[in-house]
Amino acid sequence: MLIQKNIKKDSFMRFSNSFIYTSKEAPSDATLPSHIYLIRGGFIQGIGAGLYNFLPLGKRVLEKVRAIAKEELDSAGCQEVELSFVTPSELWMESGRFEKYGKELLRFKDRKDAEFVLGPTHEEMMVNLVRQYVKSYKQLPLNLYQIKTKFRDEIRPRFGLMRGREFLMKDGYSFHKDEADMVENGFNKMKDTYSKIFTRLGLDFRIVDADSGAIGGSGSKEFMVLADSGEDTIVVCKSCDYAANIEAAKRSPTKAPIAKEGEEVEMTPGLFNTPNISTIEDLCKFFHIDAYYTIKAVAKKALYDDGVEKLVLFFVRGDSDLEETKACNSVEANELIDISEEELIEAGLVPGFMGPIGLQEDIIYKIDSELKGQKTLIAGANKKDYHAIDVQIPDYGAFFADLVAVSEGDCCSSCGGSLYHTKGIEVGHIFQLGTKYSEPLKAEFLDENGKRQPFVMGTYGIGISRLLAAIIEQNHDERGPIWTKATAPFDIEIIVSNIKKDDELNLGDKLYSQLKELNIETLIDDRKERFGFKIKDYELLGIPYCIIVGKKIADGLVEIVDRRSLEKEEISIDQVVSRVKELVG
RNA sequence: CGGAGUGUAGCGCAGUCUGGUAGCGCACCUGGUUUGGGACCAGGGGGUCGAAGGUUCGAGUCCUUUCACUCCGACCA
Repeated sequence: MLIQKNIKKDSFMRFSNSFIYTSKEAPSDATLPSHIYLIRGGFIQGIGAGLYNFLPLGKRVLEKVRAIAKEELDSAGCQEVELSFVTPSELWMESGRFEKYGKELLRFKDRKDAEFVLGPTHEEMMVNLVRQYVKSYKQLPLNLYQIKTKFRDEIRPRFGLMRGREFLMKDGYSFHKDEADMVENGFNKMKDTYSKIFTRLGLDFRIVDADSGAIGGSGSKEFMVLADSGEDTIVVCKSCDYAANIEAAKRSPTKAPIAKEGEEVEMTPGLFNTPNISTIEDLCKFFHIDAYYTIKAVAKKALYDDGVEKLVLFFVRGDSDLEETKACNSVEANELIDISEEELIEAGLVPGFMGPIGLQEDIIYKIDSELKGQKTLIAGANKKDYHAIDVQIPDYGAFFADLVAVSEGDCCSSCGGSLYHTKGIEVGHIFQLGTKYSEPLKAEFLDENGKRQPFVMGTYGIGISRLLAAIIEQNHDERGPIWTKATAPFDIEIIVSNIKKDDELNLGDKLYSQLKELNIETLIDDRKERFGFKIKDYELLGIPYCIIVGKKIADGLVEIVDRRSLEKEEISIDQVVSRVKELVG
């Protein structure tokens, strides 16, 4: 009762007694505009590595994003649930991810010594929930989601809300009787729904082919907000609509450099003495040959469950780069790490002179698919100071895999057009999961023939809190963020230039009440500050529009500022409200 | 995980080398002036100097240990 008494109905929207604190100075570690402005504008407060408090302004934006996601998901037939954040580790052991997920999974014990994890994603919990209630194909399809805090103990949290350890994520899971239904009523439906969500949020985004990562599964697409500061590299085709995360990008194989007339590359098979020639660059100079005709060796240590480590070798064409995620997937490792020269020597390998031919039998290796059946290549001879000439790669065998990183200027595998790189922020990811979790967790139903079948699943995520950062990365200027209409903490702000002038304060208050009547979310800056101070703050809050009630009142005018263009429009007092209605829409 | 660095008032920092009563700017409080692009004057409050131990008459400063945080990298032999 006491608390209620103290809260005026409209108190929150009055700057003078709101919990909004802006700052002229940014935290010294912040480099990204989104990080700087979120802190300076008083949207969030950093509280530890990758941990943030959401203050009233930030919370309002977060709720807007959440509400839009919820509306679209609900209208697509999804149902919201909320699963326990602390999850018993048994479920994670059942799915096999207790080990696989690695150190990002925060584990701890309760007073009875029972082991738990903080949910980094909730496939296990959701499958567990559904398998207890859904027993028949008649109950399918089903699409459940939640919007809930997640915790991932990231190696290196950074960039504010972009890569936090604790963050708000929408995670959804769909259950189907078969693959076709999953693709149509799960995956594709979510693809459309996500597009609607990001469009409503006012974002410029691309849907790209993606790697499936630790979640596992087959087909997957990422929703990328295009921004220079994005952590992901996206490969985009200039000529067609092909777009992919570099971790999954494809290209058509590189072509041999055009030989000069009358010249053809010929090689005499055999070993060639190449003292101290251990890099591709040196090799090309030595033989006067293009890197296209060489094979590059990359050694890594692959980490598997239960601490198993294996040395692995990857071979790609000398003019190409290894894509680590692809390489990791090709050997089904949890992670690849660097390996020292000493370790290579210990394993009987010759750093600088490693090649695919004549390796010891116990070495695990993969060769890039583009090299399949290729001839006239130079590769390390697995012997110090020797290279093998005219190496021929067979066109059969299980040791081929797509390993190369697509570079700018490579050719599109769909249309042959030129590919280029751009940066993106991953804000959504949809997967065709199949039975990856339903099988180990024995989540089954009875089909039309009374036969037990595992659910065919899809899983879908949106980084809700990351979206705040993504919106700003795409929408800001040197003065602060520029929220999109759908995400701004308020529709409009009213600045009363000088509250000591009764006519200004009264008009501000009057407009404020009128806008409230119209359900337009309004913040009135009625603080005892000077005009310059308030307009700077307005720009730092990034609210789409601002009404300045100030000295033009004498001419019967106020001004409306457009945050994006920073243009001021003078308008007579009796027309303001209808004009605002138009603008805010 | 490897490398580098930083912990001093709510925030941003100086002081540490060369030990001797803890400082500056912003923010905050009081009073006054000012009021259309982050005002000014005067006065004021606020710190176990990340933690623990050691050296010393005396430690923010030197030594040891530890914790936390940040940045860069994790790429081809």
